[in-house]
Amino acid sequence: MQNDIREARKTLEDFEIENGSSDEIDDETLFIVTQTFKALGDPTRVRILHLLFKKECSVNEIADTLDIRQSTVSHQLRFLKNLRLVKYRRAGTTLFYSHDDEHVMLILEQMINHACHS
Amino acid sequence: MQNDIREARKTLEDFEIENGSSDEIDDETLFIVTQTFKALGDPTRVRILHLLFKKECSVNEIADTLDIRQSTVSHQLRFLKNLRLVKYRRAGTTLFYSHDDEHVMLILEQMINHACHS
DNA sequence: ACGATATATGAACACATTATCATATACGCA
DNA sequence: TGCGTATATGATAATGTGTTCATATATCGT
Repeated sequence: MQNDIREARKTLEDFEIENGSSDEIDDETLFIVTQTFKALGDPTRVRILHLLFKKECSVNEIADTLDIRQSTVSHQLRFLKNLRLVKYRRAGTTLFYSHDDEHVMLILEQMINHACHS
Repeated sequence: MQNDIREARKTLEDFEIENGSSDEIDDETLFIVTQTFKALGDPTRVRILHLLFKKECSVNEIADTLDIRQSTVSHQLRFLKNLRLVKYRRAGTTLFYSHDDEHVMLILEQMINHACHS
């Protein structure tokens, strides 16, 4: 436990060194950061991403599994796609979605872990 | 680069193993996760947290440094305090705020790094 | 107790977000 | 070409969010 905290702090300092002690965040970076976190700030999108973390899914599969309307799923997938957090491949009339940003998925799973172990 | 991705995937799999392949996220965890990400999904709050990452600050110091009204800063600090993302110590009439969740700060700095290196 | 300064709070407004319904589009197949 | 299924889109209504102004509270020094 104590070790975890010290480990985290060490990594934070590493970032500072890497960045050359970044002062204020530039506007473009700030925009991307907040947009991405906004994407993760909604239960529906988190559930979809968490599902896609485990396996590629069609739109209807997502809707059925999570008990969300197809239209809602589609809207949220477009949102996630614009941020390049998901991608899809076509198979006939069916679209199979999967995640497209390993780093963000790692962050999501980290947060889920952090939240349920506390 | 390629190595980074493989490293991330490995860590994701580790989470799966740790969790015993968690299927759906339970409601309470989902709530905490989305609330926390929501906190990080606003430019003002991100700027405040990023500042507090570097040093403890009084409310006015934050307001002056980031050019935000005192009232706005105070409101956002309350928001962050409710989520236990920040804490404060009193020194007379001045309140010095600092961050209070190493793990979330790590995630924030990770995302900033990810965003500006892309 | 009073004035000065630091911070917090509440109400109000503008704006963003989300889910839903109805409908459109796209593809495969007979 | 026309039908059935899968997905996308647009408009709308309900709700949530962020900032601001005005004002309240709190602490210190005199």
